[in-house]
Amino acid sequence: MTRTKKSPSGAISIEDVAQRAGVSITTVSRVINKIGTVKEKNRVKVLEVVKELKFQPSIFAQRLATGKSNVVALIIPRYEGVFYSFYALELIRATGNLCEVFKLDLLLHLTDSHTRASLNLRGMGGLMFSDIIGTRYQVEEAINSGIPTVVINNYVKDLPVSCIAIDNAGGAENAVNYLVSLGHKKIAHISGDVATQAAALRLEGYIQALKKNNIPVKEEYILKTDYSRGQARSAAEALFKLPDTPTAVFVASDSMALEVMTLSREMGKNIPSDLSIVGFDDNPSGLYGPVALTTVRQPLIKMAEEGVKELKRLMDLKKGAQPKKIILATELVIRESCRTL
Amino acid sequence: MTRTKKSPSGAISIEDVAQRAGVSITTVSRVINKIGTVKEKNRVKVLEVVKELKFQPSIFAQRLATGKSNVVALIIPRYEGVFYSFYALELIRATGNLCEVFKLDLLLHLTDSHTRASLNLRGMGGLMFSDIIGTRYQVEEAINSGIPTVVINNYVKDLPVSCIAIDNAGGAENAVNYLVSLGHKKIAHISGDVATQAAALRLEGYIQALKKNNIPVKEEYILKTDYSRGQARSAAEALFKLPDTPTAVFVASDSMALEVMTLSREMGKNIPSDLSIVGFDDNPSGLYGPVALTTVRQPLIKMAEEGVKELKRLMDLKKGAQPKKIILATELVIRESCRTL
DNA sequence: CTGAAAGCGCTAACAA
DNA sequence: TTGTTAGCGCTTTCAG
Repeated sequence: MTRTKKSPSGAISIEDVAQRAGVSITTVSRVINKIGTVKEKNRVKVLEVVKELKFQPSIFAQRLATGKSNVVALIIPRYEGVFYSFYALELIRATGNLCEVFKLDLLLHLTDSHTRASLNLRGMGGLMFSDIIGTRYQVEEAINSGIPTVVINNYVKDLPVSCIAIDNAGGAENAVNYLVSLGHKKIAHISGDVATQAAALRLEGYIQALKKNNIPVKEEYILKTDYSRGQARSAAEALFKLPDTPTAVFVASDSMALEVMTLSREMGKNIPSDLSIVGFDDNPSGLYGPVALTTVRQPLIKMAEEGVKELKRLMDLKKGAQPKKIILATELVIRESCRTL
Repeated sequence: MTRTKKSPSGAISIEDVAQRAGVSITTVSRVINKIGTVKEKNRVKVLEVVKELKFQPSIFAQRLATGKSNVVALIIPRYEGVFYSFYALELIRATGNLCEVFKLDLLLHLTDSHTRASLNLRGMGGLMFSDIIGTRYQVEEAINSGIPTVVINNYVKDLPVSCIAIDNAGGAENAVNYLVSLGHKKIAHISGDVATQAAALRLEGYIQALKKNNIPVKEEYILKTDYSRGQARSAAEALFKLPDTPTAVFVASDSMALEVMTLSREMGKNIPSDLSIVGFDDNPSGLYGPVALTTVRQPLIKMAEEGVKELKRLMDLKKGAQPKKIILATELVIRESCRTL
């Protein structure tokens, strides 16, 4: 038990293993990196010692030596509305799970999207931006740095970067079409923060669907919010005050839709007989409550997972590959909050 | 522009800076580490070059050299109930924010609390366990490894580790006392997953308060759940079926309390005239809805922040310090969901 | 199939 | 105040 060397980390090193196994550190390195050119007997011996000593190679030394890192940074803009709930947690959880599977280290980076600050990219093996509200500059920097980068929840047309987005416009269209198919013509829309691509596209989808169905688009039926429940409530109040009250409303998020339901109930209105509601998200909260919410399911988990997979692909590649641009389909989940007119 | 060396990382190194600034790498190192013993003129020059070359020191090399790491792992058990919502996100956000301030890298580790697997601690500068349901073994390992460790949301009496918890029992007592002060005697409790310390202590606090107020504790008034809305609903249904229906209920989480309110409403009962409800969390969702929820505010953000601060303290210390054990007070937030009997 | 040795980029004595 | 130099623990040629 004579540990002569006083390493700063104090931990077991590859040298300890080599010594104990009676081989060179090179051989140990080969074994832990699964390089086949090691005699079976040695391999077994090394593995034994590794287990015995509970040796875990220093990731820092590995990365210094290889110049590669398997740290994946998930960059989430610290915005009030969108990233304040179901969405963010779902994303983080899914990303975390898959990173675990791929043996990637997940670094969480909450960024103030207002400042045009540079990210410290050094040491990152891959970057995943969850949306790029106000972080476009950082995405550009990332691309230039050559670090594998993926953007999720935003379809980035004009930048050579992989992105995984959701068919927000399509989902919105489906929602509105469904309402139309039920006989509704007076359909309002409570939109999210149109600074986000998702909200903007949902609004666009709503308008498209109306047009395709030859229903005039009325300005007063479109209420813009910041995705918060508070503003959803105000929007719904405004809707109810309209001379020509809508019979249905498509709301850009479930949590806002829930708020609209609550307000309606407070005002003595019945859902769905007095007002049909479709949300967006498929937030489980929509399942509870007196009336289960009809909604557009967006594959958040799938999106995050595809993002990690694409990042992994990029990271494993030698040279930069063609970026992939993926749009994930949504699915209308019909429950109880809409009625046939 | 002759970059002879082909470094694996390809990035600007301290040597490039040194060369360009006409000083040794040591001097550059001193400058970036803010060691005062550098002539002002050189300091300025180096800083200039650093900016010009956009030099960012390799964290891996730094860590290899110093043996120190400023990576903080936040370990969250992947349990169904508790960590599926407001709580987890609030925690992650608060931790993320403070880590950003302290220049710590936040590594997110979702752990399957069922497996008794060892964490890969190598390379971690500090560990923060959010609760230790099923991860006790890993906490012990962490302590033995000598890596600064903090546990939050669990008061760990029997382990030499710093912990920041919340006064769950006290908060519960306050809630029940408040109900008693309003004249209630038939007070039920819908508890969370008593495998978690928080839920167990809230239940304990409930019982204590009853006893202190000379109110008999009735088994049928205590319903245990897994924190899910589904089970909250079942529990409330069971409560309503009781021959001697309670006039008030203290619910272990706001989201469950909200579900109880919803169910009550569905059954045509009015809150608070037919049933008084107190929740626990101060989840903003409780503010919306027809009746604002009276609740016990627990300082989640503060808890996370104190955790990071304590971790930082531990990490900055040379030798292991006395662990700190902190319990944070709760606060009863009286809103509209309780009535005087 | 194996090992010696040269780095990877940085920090920290130790000298100057 | 500065620079020289010896590592930190690992990977990776390049010879054996």
